[in-house]
Amino acid sequence: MDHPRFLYDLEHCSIRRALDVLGEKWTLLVLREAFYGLSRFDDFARALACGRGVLSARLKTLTEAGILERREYREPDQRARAEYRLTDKGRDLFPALLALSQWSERWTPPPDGPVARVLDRKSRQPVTIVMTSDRGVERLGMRDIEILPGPGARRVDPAKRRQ
Amino acid sequence: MDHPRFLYDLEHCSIRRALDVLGEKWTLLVLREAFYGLSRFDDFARALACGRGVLSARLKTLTEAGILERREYREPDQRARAEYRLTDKGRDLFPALLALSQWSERWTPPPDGPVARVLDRKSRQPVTIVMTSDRGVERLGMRDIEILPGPGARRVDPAKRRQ
DNA sequence: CTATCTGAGTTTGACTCTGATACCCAGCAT
DNA sequence: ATGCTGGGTATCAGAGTCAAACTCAGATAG
Repeated sequence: MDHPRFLYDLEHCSIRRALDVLGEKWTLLVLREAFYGLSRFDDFARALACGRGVLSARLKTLTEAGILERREYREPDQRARAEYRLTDKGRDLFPALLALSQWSERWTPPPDGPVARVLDRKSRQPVTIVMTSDRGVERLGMRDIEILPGPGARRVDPAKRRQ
Repeated sequence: MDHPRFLYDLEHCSIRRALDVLGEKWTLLVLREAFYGLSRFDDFARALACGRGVLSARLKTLTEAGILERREYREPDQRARAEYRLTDKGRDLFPALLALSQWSERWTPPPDGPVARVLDRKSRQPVTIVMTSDRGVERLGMRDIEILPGPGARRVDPAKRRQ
């Protein structure tokens, strides 16, 4: 670790390329909401309070990057509307978000406990992110887990607040 | 996953709190360089080409957040200078960065292969990030691994380019 | 003794991005 | 016909970013 005498080429760095898409303000928070189950413009806008212009731009970037997919849906007796769903590429980002979240909770624990819990659907055990070289370990995907409100979760006033 | 009828309180969300510190442009790239072994202001400035003002601000934020630690060092016949070293809290961020990096490489593989490889020091096997509920799996820390240049790494011209 | 170099920043001014407000449009419901 | 709702754009002040210039202290050269 001491005094490396070579540098890596940052143009080809995978972290830099990931941040081209994910590095803007609000982007990861939009994804967090998507993982919590939101898909509609107004739901995102209410949950994030981030300005509809920014939200619109972020949804566009994420859609163009293939992380979200724009789809039409139609509720009974309603016209068609748009929703944004995670693609496989988007769902595959969950471990990165969970790693960030668990780091945050390890070092600055929220006073009322975690806002969300992540459980293995089968074993009902909590899910964690680990760094390992063991090729035999069970690897869970989004479909194997369940996200539930934790002790620190609070119902948010669902009253409309359009900006 | 469909149509959740409650929202979580975003003020207490651990991801939002993590992004307060890590969400600014260049911050995660500064950390990437720190994990590659850099510690000095000018080395960061050369590696990142991000403007010395921004670098200065980011190092300050990361230091205040307890992710980097500012220390004096002195080379023979030189005056004391400053360096920035990862703390335990900073080193513990590595899995999150690796998760992001591996996601990026899975979905947009760099043409020449990965820029860096991460190996288990003992087993010499590649290290990956997994999501699991298995409590018995071996968990590696920063001290158990080694970061090496991968096939896509390129030596960067170490010529001075101060902005 | 003066000049120059280097690491580690700070200051400055142009440019870009963000956030809040306002506005638009289509289709129900009244 | 009026308003409400979902899904957006347009606009503009202020905050953040970028590049270049400037500072400062200690070492070194002439």
